[in-house]
Amino acid sequence: MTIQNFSPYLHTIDVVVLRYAAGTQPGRIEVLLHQRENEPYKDAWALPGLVVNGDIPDPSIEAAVKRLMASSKVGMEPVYIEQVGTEGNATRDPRCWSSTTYYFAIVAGDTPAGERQQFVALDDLVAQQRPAAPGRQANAYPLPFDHNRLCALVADRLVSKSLYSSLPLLFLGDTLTLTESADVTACVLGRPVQKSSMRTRLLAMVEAGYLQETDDKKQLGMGRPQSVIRSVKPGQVFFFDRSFEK
Amino acid sequence: MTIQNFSPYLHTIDVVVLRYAAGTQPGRIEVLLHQRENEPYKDAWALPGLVVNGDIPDPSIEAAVKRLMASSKVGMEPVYIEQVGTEGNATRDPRCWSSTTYYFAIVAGDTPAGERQQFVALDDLVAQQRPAAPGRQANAYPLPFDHNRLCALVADRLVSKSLYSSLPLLFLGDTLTLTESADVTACVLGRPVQKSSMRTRLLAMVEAGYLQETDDKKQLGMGRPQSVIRSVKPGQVFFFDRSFEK
DNA sequence: TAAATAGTGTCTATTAGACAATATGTA
DNA sequence: TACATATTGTCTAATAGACACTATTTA
Repeated sequence: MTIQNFSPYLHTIDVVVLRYAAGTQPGRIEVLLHQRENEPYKDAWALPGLVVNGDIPDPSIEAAVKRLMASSKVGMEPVYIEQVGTEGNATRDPRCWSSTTYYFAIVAGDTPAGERQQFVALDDLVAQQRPAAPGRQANAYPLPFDHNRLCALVADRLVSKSLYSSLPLLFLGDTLTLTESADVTACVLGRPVQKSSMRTRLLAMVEAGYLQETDDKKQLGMGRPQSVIRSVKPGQVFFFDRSFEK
Repeated sequence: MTIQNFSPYLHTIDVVVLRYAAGTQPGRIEVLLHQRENEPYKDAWALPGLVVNGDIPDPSIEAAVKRLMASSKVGMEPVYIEQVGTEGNATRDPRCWSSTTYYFAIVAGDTPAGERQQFVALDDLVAQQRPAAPGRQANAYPLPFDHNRLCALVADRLVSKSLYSSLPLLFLGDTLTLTESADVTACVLGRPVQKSSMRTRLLAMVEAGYLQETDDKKQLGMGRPQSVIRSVKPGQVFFFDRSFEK
């Protein structure tokens, strides 16, 4: 193969930044959208993304991801980030043949949205592609490019990995309680989770040195206060031998 | 964003085609290598790959993958194929900044190698990066680009997915036996697998309509013949609730 | 019949789910 | 004290691992 005839080709990265909104009833998973500043689709709400090694050089894709996370498009420190896949074809970008390598990221707690940013329910973004969580009415929210599809693929990965790992707990940050753990896991999986099942899992994580019980309590309104558990390895995912059932 | 200054950029795909060599003692997983016909690294043994939408136009990445599998570089019909990830940086290809989206594929039975092709033990290709399976002496086999690393990443995916799915059975093709199933799974996982555990899993797959028991027997030398089980959904992967232990 | 290999049955350990029972707060 | 919520305990079901036992073939 001789040196190529380099035809127009864009390689971009896009990131699906997820947070857990505990305040809504019931809680829900939300996605960070950014209002585009340039063409195409200027001023439309879309996933934050950028061109890899385009106008701005990047030593690697991972470096480009860090650049994106540090930019004003995101500007948040994720506790977790993972590459999900790459989609590429001639039609997804009106400019030219393009590929996107897309990631999902988790930010802890009630990280607020900034300038030209908003959080939207994940269920709404995948409404065309997937059924909503039980008890929720999903309102389709169309995005440019194939960004709805990317959200759906990320949602699939999030659910399947949450069946047999501690991934949902990352939404809670450095401290968590049994009730919060069961709630966020149920929210991610879209089905009830027994607190006794959750407790067994948390105990396994304490045993393995991922979590540590504390004497702190968290009191919300009436009732017995929740015992606070501290994460010893923030951002690290623990894998269980067994799945929650489907 | 205005129309880009398109700098030299290659997007390639590479595929790690795996087969199970039952004949060796013990059995082993092997990777298809192709002797390169063009620069860079002309005549070196490497993973089969091609440039996406380069000299030859491709409607999509998936179409490029089909083109690669149909080309003389591979020329085999896989029973399974899955995208694993994308690696990209300025240094992995001597020509220019490049990214590769890499796949793993499974071919059933003793598919033979063709012109400028050979199969090499997966353990040897990941020897630098990962320990060999127990009972095997791995001999490092260096490949150009970052192809050894890609093999290691595929090996990780293969093992982790094989813990809780029927993936290893795909190496066996349309028909299989309990003994073969336990053997190939043990080979993939690099640890013994009880036939009673395997039987429970095969029964679950019969129950779910993935497998069907037959009256055929398979006799090899001495001893009781093996009962032949037929795959009703070839290429489809069944997921179990529990993992094999590590 | 002896040897070799395949397949089955039994016991233990782990863990998810359901749900009852107990503990600890507030009003 | 009444109530709300959190936490713990008990029982069942499913399934992996270990390994003994039975079945079916060849020589």
